[in-house]
Amino acid sequence: MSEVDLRDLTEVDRLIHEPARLVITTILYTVKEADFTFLQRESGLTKGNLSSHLSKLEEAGYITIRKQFLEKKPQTLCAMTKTGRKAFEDYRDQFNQIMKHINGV
Amino acid sequence: MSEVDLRDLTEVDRLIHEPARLVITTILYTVKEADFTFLQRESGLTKGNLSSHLSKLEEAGYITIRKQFLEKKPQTLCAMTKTGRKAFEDYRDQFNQIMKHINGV
DNA sequence: ACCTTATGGTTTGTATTACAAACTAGTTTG
DNA sequence: CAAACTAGTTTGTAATACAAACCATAAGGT
Repeated sequence: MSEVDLRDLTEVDRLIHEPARLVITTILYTVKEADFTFLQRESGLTKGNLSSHLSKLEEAGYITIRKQFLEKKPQTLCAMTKTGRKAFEDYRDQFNQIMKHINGV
Repeated sequence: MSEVDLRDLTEVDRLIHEPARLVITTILYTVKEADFTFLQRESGLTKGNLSSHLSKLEEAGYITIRKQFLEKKPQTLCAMTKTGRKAFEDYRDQFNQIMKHINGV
């Protein structure tokens, strides 16, 4: 078993595969909730890119975005959904197989 | 050492990161030379996509494309260059680190 | 009071892309 | 000689990833 079919790679979840979002989802997978500025510091992305990547993850149902004011300043809080965690785990598992294949060359 | 900075992920070589090309380069890394139809069978890509991905890899200097006639039929032979092998190895090494990070969550 | 700067973002513009579908060129088969 | 097969390339298009411009509010400086 575990016959890794390289062709499966072309069906990898591109929403997570995209490097910027892989950074974001990896961070969000490990913390219950993270705010925009924290994510920006950790990811190194510009505000604009971070904003649009977060929107895409939200549209896909992978994260939830909650907005509030903290000490008179706007705050955007992001958290992974169950769907998002599952997608991340699937991607991780699939890519582990791929890397096993690649390393086993 | 080996402090994996997740942010480095955003600088990953997208020419190889793209799933279709990761399939192609993984195949080409293991064989000295492969023809178009073999690559198509192995990758599961359509001719059109395979053709354009190969062109991109060639433009990047990652592979060489050689054309000849075999039994009156055109044959396109692809082989990885030294540059391509290096790029593939760099990608592999970098992504192994990333996956270690992701798995170590 | 009013500029300037800082904070925390979103929207817009653009060049690149990845894919499918259409096309090309030559060959074999009926 | 027409239809179908082989081996690809080119074209059209919708989606993308990024940067740059923009917006709103708050806080300081003078």
